[in-house]
Amino acid sequence: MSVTIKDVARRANVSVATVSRALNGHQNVAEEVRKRVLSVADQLRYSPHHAARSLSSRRTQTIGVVLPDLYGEFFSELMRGIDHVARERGLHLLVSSYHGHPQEQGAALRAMRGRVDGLLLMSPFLEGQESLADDMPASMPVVLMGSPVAADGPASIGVDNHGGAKAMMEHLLEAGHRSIAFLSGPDDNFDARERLRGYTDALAAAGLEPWVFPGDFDEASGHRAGGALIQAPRRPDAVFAANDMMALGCMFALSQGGVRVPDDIAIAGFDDIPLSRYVHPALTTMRVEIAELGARAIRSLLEPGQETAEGSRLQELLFPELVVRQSSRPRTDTPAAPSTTS
Amino acid sequence: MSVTIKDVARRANVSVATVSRALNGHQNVAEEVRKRVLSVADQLRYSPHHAARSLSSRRTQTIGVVLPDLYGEFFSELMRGIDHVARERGLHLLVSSYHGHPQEQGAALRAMRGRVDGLLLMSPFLEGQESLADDMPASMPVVLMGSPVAADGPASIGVDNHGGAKAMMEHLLEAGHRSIAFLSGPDDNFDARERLRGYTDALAAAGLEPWVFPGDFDEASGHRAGGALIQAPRRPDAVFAANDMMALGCMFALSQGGVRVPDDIAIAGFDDIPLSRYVHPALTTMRVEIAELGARAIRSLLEPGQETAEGSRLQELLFPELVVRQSSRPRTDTPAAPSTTS
DNA sequence: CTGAAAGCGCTTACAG
DNA sequence: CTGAAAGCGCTTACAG
Repeated sequence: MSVTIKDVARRANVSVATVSRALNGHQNVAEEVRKRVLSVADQLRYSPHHAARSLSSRRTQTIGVVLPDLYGEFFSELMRGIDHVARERGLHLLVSSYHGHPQEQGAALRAMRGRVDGLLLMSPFLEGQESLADDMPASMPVVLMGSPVAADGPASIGVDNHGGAKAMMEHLLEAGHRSIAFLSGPDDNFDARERLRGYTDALAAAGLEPWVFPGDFDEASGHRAGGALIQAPRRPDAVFAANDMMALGCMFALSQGGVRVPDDIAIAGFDDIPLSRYVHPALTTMRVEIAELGARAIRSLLEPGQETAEGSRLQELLFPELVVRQSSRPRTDTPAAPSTTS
Repeated sequence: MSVTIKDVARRANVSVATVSRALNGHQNVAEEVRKRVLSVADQLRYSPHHAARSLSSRRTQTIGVVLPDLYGEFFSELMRGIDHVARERGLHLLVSSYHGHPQEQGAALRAMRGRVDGLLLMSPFLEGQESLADDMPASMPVVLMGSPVAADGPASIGVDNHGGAKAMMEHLLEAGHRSIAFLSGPDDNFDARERLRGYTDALAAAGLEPWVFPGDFDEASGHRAGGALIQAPRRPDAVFAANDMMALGCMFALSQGGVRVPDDIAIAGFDDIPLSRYVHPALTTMRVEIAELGARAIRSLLEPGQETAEGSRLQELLFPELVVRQSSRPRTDTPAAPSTTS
């Protein structure tokens, strides 16, 4: 079998307690003994057994990350931010996705008991948030990311989706657009609802009528909405999609249908995923620092005093930034001649 | 504190052994007792302590995934494939990236001891593969992904990069291109070397001269190469980049410099990341089923008999598929009139 | 500074 | 079918 602390102790002629202390950098070990233990451990290629260590020390050196999904640019960016900080602190990451099924979230959370020291959870569903507390391992520090929060709930860090959507609407209105359609996200999704609210609030302030197409955040639904727009008897001046993926899908459908962006219809998204910079025309969007969201979440989880105890329920908010690209050039542009490129 | 197996035992009026058996679905528990235990466990919201369970059972229900990085479309896709299978089997994923630093790979591997039942490792470096065995936790099943393999090394699953690059070259040659430049990947990277080898082999077979630009797989290096091409006294007919990100960067630089793709220069990449379908013009590439690579790797790790023992060292190979898009339209196309779209 | 021993929360032969 | 007990590999008061 594998080499254990006993093997090291025997070989170094000390007790396992001393080996443990030496390896963990405790001060009360004679310098000479420490060196001997370390060298023996090295020779034997000893590596402490994690489960044993965490069972007795009650610490796992691991942070659990529970997400709706692992797939796509958004989660990839989020993980990058979390991973960066985890690595700095020498922590491991146990990731678990519940694949968009809110029902499986509880199981994922419960499975974290005894595996992690703290939990990062993204739970963007509007329904079923009450039961969340029940599934949370007892007395486990937790920070919510981009999730609806109760006043007495856990610490939380999110994006100002409402303010961001309003800022985008102001940009579109300033560019002279009056008829602005919105591609909404999933009904049950918190971010989606907040963005929709920003849209309707801005329109109401301008005395204009909302015009909403249903969507579910993925490219295909944006593509469908684009197809519907092409068929529609009248067309909007601009389309604001609740996220970039839908904006891209919509833009794709429009260009396939011979509708020019931004000359015929301006398009804007939300998130600023890497793709948005590359498409043609480049997409105007609200930049969300997704990696930063993850980094801030894990840092605040690790902060001292950040226990599940009541009291200092901090709720941070990240403010997205307007990024104007070609897809929303003002209408006053010289109309383009028919393009000869495909 | 948290509720333990003892609490359940006491409340259900049985021994902890019986609770353990009931919870683990062993057959030798009276039906009535089983029901009682399960119901008590449920009432108490009991969830087994993972470290304790794995210390005594010697199983962790967790697979370790050690990657060069967590960031970007490639790893996101890979994780998706792995996660899908893991979830099917009720396994957790402990992910660890060594951030492109081969030196840190050893530490990442050693830290897996006692945390995982098996290991998925991507180690695309040509140097330092010998020491890999030393860092591997003793008698731990492991499957290598996209890594150079020794004949007596662990099981491995990879992509036929050499064959894929040759296939792409044949496509470009058939399209009538004679002067074909190559944007290479990092010198120390196994995939990059294999693709380069496919390029040079195909050229040699056609009696043509190689023309290689250095790169490191990221978009910026492709952009630099594109800039160099624009300045060059003569230009190639086509550019074959060792991966899509570089191809995209190159294409971007060319279009900024007024060089038309594919009319002036054809471009091709490798990987078929999602972005490649969206850019303008869409990128010709070799499709690698990245998620499938991950899925196959974890499945083969989980296969019975897949121990570290010698013998059945299976080495699977995935064959990439040629995807021809606009960026490599044959030269015989009607030359496009100057475009009026930006 | 060091060691013997208890204990972390489970699982699993071993008896019955 | 069930229980008492050993044991998994560590850490950490408690003595000395």
